[in-house]
Amino acid sequence: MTAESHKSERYNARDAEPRWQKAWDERGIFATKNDDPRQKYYVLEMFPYPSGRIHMGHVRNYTMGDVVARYKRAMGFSVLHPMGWDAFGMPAENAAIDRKVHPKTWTYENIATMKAQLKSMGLSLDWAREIATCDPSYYKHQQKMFLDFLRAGLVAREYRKVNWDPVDQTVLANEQVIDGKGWRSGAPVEQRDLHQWVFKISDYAEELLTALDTLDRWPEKVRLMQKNWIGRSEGLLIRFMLDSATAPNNESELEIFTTRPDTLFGAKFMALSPDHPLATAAAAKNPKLAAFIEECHRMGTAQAEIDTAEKMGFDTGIKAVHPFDPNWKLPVYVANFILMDYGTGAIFGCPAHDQRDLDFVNKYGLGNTPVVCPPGQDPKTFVITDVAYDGDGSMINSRFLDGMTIAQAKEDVARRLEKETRGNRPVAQRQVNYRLRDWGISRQRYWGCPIPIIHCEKCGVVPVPDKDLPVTLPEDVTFDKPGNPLDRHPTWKNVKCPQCGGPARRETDTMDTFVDSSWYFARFTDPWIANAPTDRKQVDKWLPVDQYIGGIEHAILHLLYSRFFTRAMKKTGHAGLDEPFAGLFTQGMVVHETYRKKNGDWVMPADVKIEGAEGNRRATLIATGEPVEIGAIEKMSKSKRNTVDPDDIMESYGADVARWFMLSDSPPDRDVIWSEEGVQGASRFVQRLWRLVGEIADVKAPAARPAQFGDAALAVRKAAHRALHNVSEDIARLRFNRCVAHIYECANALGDAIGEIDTAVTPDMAWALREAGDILVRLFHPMMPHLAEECWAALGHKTLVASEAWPQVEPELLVENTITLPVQVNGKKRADVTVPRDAGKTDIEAAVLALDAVKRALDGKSPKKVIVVPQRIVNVVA
RNA sequence: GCGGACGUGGCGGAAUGGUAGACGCAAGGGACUUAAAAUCCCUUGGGAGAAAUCCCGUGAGGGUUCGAGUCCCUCCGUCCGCACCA
Repeated sequence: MTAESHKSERYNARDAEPRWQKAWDERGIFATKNDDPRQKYYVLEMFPYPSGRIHMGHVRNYTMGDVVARYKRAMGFSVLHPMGWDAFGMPAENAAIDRKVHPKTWTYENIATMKAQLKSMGLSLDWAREIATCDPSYYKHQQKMFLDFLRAGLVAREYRKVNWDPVDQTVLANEQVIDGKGWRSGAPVEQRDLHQWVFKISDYAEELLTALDTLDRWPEKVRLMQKNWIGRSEGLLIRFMLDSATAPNNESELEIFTTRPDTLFGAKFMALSPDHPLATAAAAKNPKLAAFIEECHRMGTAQAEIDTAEKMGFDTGIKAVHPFDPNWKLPVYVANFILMDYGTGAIFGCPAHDQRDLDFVNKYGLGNTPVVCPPGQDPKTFVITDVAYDGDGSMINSRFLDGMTIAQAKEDVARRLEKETRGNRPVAQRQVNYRLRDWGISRQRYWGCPIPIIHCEKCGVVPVPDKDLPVTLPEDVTFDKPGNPLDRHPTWKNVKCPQCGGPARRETDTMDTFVDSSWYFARFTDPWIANAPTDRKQVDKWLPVDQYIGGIEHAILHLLYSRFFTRAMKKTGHAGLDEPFAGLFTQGMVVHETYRKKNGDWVMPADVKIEGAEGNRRATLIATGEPVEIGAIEKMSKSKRNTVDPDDIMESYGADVARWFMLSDSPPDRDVIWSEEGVQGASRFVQRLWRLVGEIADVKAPAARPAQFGDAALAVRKAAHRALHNVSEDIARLRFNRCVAHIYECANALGDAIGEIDTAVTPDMAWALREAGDILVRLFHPMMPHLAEECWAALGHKTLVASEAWPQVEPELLVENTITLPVQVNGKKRADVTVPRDAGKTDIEAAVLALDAVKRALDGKSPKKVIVVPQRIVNVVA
C-alpha cells in the first residue's frame, strides 16, 4: 500500500499536544462532580514538594497515575484525580537564607513553574481541587484537627532529643548533620532535650499492626516493613533489687524489660540508658560517670548513627540482685546503645545469646555462660566465644530450668516471678512492647503550620480558641540569624492569654510537614468547604483512595502517619473509616549514568556527547571536546548532576514520548534507567503508530460488518482483541511495561497485515483493519493521550478519545481451536504436539508417544508415567 | 548496626512450579537513496555440527520436585529506609 498526502507527514507533537490539552480543558472533561451518581474511583499520586522544577521521578509517578485515571474513566467510573502541593518544608527556608527570598515567594514561584510543567504533560487532573498546604485555608483546618485531637486525648507533651548545633545555637534536622557535624557551622552536634508536642500514635500500635492484614492491595514488602517498624514483642517486665550498699540515694530497684527471661541464668551485667534516672542519680555523685554520659550525648540522634557508633559502657559500681538468687550480684553499667525510648531504658545482658551483649562483655571482660544448648550439641563442651547463639535448643546451666525448651523456660520464669511480690507488687509481669514511638510533631522552624497553642504564665498551656483560627504565619520575618524567626518575632509571639487575659506567649514551634501530608487526600474530596476540615458526605463517598501511587521511600513514615491520622480523624468525627489507602503501588526510581571530568567534577548528561557501541562507549564534553568518564548508573540527583530536565525532553520529543518511555522499559516497581537511546526508540514508535493509523485511515471500510472473515482478516481481529484483553488485564494490575509490549505486538501484527496486502483490500480485511485501528488507538490512549486524539481524529471520529468507552473484547476471538503443547522427556523439551483444544488426556498421551522425537529420546525404554498438565505441557518420565 | 528488596543475553526486561530470553534497545547483514536521514526485510545467549539435532546456560553452592529463573537452606554482590529530608 502506498501512503500519500497527509499520511506521509510526521506527527508533530509540538503542534498537537497544546491543541488537545486545550480541547480537554475547554470541555472540562477531567473536572469531577461530587454528585456524579456513577461508581467512584479515587486515584492519587503522592503530591509533590514544590522544590523548583519537576524531575523525572515526578514524570514517572504522574504518568502511572494518569494511565490508571484515564483507563478507569473509560471503564465508566466517576474518577477523582486531583493534584496539590506539599508546600511547607525546610528547603524554602534554606532558599530564604541563601538567596534572601521569602519562603512564601519562593514556594509560590515554584508552584507556578511546576504547575505549568505538569500541564504540559497532558495529565487528566481536576485542577479545580488544587490545594497548597502552606495556604491558611488549608492549614486552618489542620490546626482545628490538632485542637480536636488534643481534646480527644491524642496529643501529649514529652521531652524529646534533638540535634543541637552549639555554634549556631539551633536545632538541626538529621539531614543537616554530616558526619556528626552541623552542615553550616561544622561544629560537632550534641543531643539536647526539648519539650515537644507528640501525637499518640502508640495508642494505635496494636490496631495499626493487625489492620495490615486487611490491606490486601498493598505490596507485601511495605506491610512487612510497617510490621517491623511497629515492632511488637511480648516479654517480661522484671523488677531487680539493688544492693543497698551500692545504690545511690533511695533507689532500691531497677525495672527492666526482656523478651528472653529464659536466659536469666546467663545474665552477666545490667545496662542503663545514659538518660535513665538511675544513671542520672549515680552521675550526681560520680564526676567520671557524668563525663561519660555527657560523652554519650555528643552525637546526633539518628538511629543509624547510634547503632553504628562504637559500643561503650561505664561501670556505675551499683550492683543488682539476681531475682532467683539473693547472693548473685550483677554489675550495673551505663551503655551508649541502650535506648531510653524502648522498654524501661534498662536491660539485663545475656552475652551468650545476644550478639550485642556478647560484644560488650568481650570488650569489658565479663565472660559468658551459655544457657541454651543447640540440638545435637553436647552441653558439656558447648562454648560461646565470638558468635552469640540465638537459635532453638534446650536449657542448660540454669538450675530448675535445665532441660526445658526456651518456651517452657520463658513460661516457668514468668510464672514464678509473677507469684513473688515485693511491696505489694509482683516482681514481674508480662508485657507487650512496641518499638513504635509516639510521633513528635514539633519543629523549631518558620515555614510550617503553626501549632495553635498559647503558653500563659498563670494558666499554663492554653489551646487557641477555635474561633481564633487560623493562627497565620507572620510574613515580616528575616533569616539573617540562625534559628526560628518566629522565636524572635516581636509582636506575633507575645499575646494575651485567651483564658485570663494576662501576658502570654505563642507556641513558636510549627508542625512536622508529615502532618500536612497525612490528610490532604481527605481534603481533596471537598477542598472548598470553609468551616470544617472535611465535608463528611464527600469524605464518606470518596475515601478510601482506590489506588495510591508513590515512591517506596514513603513505605513507612508517610503511610503509617496517614493511617494513624485517618483513625484520629474518625475518632474526632472528621472521617468515617480507618484505612485511607485501599490500594498502594510503590514505583521505582529514575536512574541515569553519571559523568565526570578528569578533575572529578560531575557533568550533566545534556552537556555530554556519547559515541561508540555498547561495551565501547566514549563520552566527551560537547562544549570543549574534553573526554569524560562514564560512571555508575545512579538515582538522579543534583549532587551527581545526572539529571535530565523533563522540559527538555518534552520540548524535543513531546510529552507522549516521555510518558511512553517511562512506562516501557522497566517494571514500574523497579528502577528505570533513563537513556537517550530509549527515548529515541519511544519517539520512533510514536511515528510508526502515526503512519500505521494513517494507512488504516486510507482503507475504505464497508458500511456493514461482513458476515464472514477470511483467515487473514480473522488474524487481524484476533491480534487486536488479544492485545485488548492483555492490555486491560495488565493496566488493572499496573504492569505497564507489559501493556507496552502488547501494544507493540498488536502494531507489528497490523503493520504486517497491511504489508501483505498486494492489490485491493477485501471488504472483510478492510473492516477488520478499521476495527483493529479503533481498538489500538483506545488501547494506547491512557499512555499517549495526545497522539491518541490525533489518531482518533485521523480515523474520522468526531469525539474525543479521552471521553470514549474502553473497547469490548469478543471472547470467541481469544480461543484457538488447536493448541500446541511442549513435550518433555525427563524434564527436557524434545518436541511439540498440536492437539484439538478439548483433547482428553489419553488422546494427548497417545499422540505424544507416537512422536519420533519422543521414541528416540526414550531409546526403546517404556515410559514409567506420562504427566499431562492440561493447556500447559506434557512430560514423559522414563 | 537493624529492617526491606533485588541479581536472567551486549543492555532494559518477559516467563499462574510447566517451551528461559516475549517486547524493546544496541549490534551485524541486506533493500531503497547520488549520498545521508527516515523507513522496510533478515540475523543475533554460548558451544558442537553440512544439516537434522545435541550439549551448556537465569550471582555461587546445596536441597525439594516428573519438572526450579520461580519454592527451601547457606553464601556473595548491589540498592533503599531508619523516626527533624520530602
